[in-house]
Amino acid sequence: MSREIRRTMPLLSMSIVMQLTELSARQIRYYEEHHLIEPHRTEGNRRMFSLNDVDTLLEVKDYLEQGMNMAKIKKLFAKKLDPVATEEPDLSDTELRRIMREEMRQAQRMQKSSIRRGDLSRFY
Amino acid sequence: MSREIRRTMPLLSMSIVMQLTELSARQIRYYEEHHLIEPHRTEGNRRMFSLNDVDTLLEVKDYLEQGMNMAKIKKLFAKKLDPVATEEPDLSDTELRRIMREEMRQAQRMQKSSIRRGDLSRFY
DNA sequence: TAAAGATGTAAGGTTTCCTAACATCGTTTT
DNA sequence: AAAACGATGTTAGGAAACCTTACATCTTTA
Repeated sequence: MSREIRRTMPLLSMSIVMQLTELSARQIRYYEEHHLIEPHRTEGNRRMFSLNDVDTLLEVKDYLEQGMNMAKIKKLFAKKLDPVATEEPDLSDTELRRIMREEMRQAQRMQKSSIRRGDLSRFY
Repeated sequence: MSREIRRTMPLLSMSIVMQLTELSARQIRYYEEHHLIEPHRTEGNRRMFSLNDVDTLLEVKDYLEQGMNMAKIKKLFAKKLDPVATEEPDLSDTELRRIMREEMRQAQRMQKSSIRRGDLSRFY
């Protein structure tokens, strides 16, 4: 079983993801609506989340707590997945540098709170 | 978050544990009845399994497929947890050697089938 | 052949999750 | 300032997943 499969395996139900991320069901569904995650569905249409999804949700949460909005977060994520194709002509250089700064600050805060990316990564 | 906590964290619902182990709900509950696992319960009384639990279930499955019965499996597990306190006077030496042999064979088969202890251990 | 062991199945009830809609409340935009 | 927007809360009605209990079945053991 490859690491990739392990990370993307839909193992987790809504309730535990809520606990792990300290997000409400409403929030999680809203982020899905914006395609930040795309959880698997059971035959009965229930969401099943992967460890990757939890990771992403924790990132989204962090960004939102920094005052970033969905639109920017989406762009940030697009950039991650394909940094070339996303040469945003509508993002000024100063804007970009601001985002980078925020990412840095975010990376620092990673040391502190209860459940964080660093910990979860040890699951897979 | 320690490795121990990660392994014992109740993350998994009945349905995924069924998939991961290829056991029926009936079987899983039966093994719990015999105290081979003791899954956590949610407020609403639903079972939540840890990765340790899945590990144990896969072991139980293996032993049963080898023709061992619950009673012997229980003893085997007791021995694991406390090898001293379980000096079984009612287990003959030949019996013991047979069990050991089975454990060895079981350990070999670990290389083969679809989802196995070796793989799962990489989750935590 | 009866008892015991392991599992299947069915019934009835509860919990968890689903979508859809509307409410709220702070922040932009006009 | 009023309207629009963005993010989240809340509620309602319904469906899926899970629970326990009890009985059925089939195999192995006594």
